[in-house]
Amino acid sequence: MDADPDLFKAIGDATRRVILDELTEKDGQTLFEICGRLTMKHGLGSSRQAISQHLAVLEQAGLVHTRRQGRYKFHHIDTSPLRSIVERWPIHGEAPNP
Amino acid sequence: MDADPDLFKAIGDATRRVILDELTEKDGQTLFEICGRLTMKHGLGSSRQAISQHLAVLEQAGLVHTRRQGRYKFHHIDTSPLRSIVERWPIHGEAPNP
DNA sequence: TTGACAGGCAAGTCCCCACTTGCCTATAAC
DNA sequence: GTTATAGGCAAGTGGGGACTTGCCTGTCAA
Repeated sequence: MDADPDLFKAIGDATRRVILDELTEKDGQTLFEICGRLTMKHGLGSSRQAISQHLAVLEQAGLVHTRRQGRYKFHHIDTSPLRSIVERWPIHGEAPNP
Repeated sequence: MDADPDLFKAIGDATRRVILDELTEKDGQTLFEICGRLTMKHGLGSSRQAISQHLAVLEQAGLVHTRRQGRYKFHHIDTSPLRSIVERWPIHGEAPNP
């Protein structure tokens, strides 16, 4: 029906959006690091497995890329898939040039 | 938790995205007009009530504005709420200037 | 005024998805 | 080797949302 449903599904969840906020503020965090931050700063008592599943959805949507290193797995944000949204439905009066 | 969950909920559904596509192609359609187009061009056999509920969600998200005229109700798309998405998670290397 | 047309409202059903629970694998420190 | 740490896998559960069904309101033409 349409191009990438995974993208919209990914940003459709509030917890995943907060995860993207976290990775925007500090890129390349591990799973436990993200868990800790969500609990501390945002007060959401999500379990580790919940966050792990969220990250899997974000990765499938191409919004997060992972990099393994030893027993750590670092998560990097990639916002480029979001471009397809504003390309699909052009925003009237876009991009105030700097 | 975050600003406007209604926006993400609105674009989270595939049928609603097709409705936005329809209104992008031809703005100011009525409910029955949209129903007909979705059935013809996209082959989705959604009922009138279903589309009506979808339009309500889109309107609540600010993506669609309505204008009554007699017994008709015209639906107009407004993509400006989408701007908050790319502002929240800036896209690296944005806006290729024309 | 009667009928057709455009749309609204509300209750009910069904299914997807977020989250949990429990256990397992692998890397690193001791 | 043993223990702790970082993460993965799979089945089960519960709630929200998409969709239906049925009926009602308002507008226009005959």
